[in-house]
Amino acid sequence: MNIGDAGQAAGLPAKTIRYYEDIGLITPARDANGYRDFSDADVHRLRFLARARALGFAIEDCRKLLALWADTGRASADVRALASEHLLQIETKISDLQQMHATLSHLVTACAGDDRPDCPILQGLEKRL
Amino acid sequence: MNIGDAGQAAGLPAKTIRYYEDIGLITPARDANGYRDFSDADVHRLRFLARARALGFAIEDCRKLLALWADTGRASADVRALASEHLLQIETKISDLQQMHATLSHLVTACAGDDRPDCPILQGLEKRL
DNA sequence: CCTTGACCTTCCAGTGACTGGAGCCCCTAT
DNA sequence: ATAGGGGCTCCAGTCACTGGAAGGTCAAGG
Repeated sequence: MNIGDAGQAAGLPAKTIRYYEDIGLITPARDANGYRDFSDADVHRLRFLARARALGFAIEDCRKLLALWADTGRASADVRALASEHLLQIETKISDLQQMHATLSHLVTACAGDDRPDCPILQGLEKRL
Repeated sequence: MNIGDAGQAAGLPAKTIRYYEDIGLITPARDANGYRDFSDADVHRLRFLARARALGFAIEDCRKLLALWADTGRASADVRALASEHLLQIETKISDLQQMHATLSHLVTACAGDDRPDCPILQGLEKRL
């Protein structure tokens, strides 16, 4: 299977797959003409990667998840630890964004948004928040 | 005022301020010895930048906000448009993260997290979400 | 006067995870 | 024979810093 089809099947652009090969996340076989040849297992691995990335796992975490996935003797605690840590980071990000949102939406609401120059948003940035 | 003190006053590392000068967000005077010399207005500007960045505005948006701030003839509608657009992006990010969080916390809850290899998290990544 | 240490300067390289593009090769269909 | 739609590699750029090297400057203490 060529890279285009593999990408189609996994939901990843070809460029991204080449990048994943570059950094050693996947090592597809090569045809005589130099084209990458993806097996079903390769595509399965790519789909795993696509899903892990979609859940926001960093590439290095994906590498660890792949290793755990391949290790049939793993302890599920190790997987859970990784995922829980990541969950905490997501929570932190969400609450940071919510804080930004609260402050900014407050300012936006206070701003008339007409052709006059008075602007509580600029004032908020100028003074304190 | 030297860069260290200006950074202290604005809540920005010296490295960041040098970077901001590099990209033309600020142009402090120079002492005879080559040291940057920050006026009160410079520090004010840096604080504005620090706050805009803390609200998640991209650097190019900060540049525009600074221009609007300096333009006493601005229309507050222009500021509000920028901020509203940014608010929408924040909302998108929050909801993406919440989606990730929902999926992942579901998987984490389902995972025993012991020394056995069965792991709903890996299964979730392997199959569909 | 000399040294020490904390500052300041510039410039270069690296981060994360791709993405775009140039320049080239290959395969299939007409 | 040619046109198109793949594929290949390699290089550069993104964003907003951040770290580090190599060196200049300044105030205080001995």
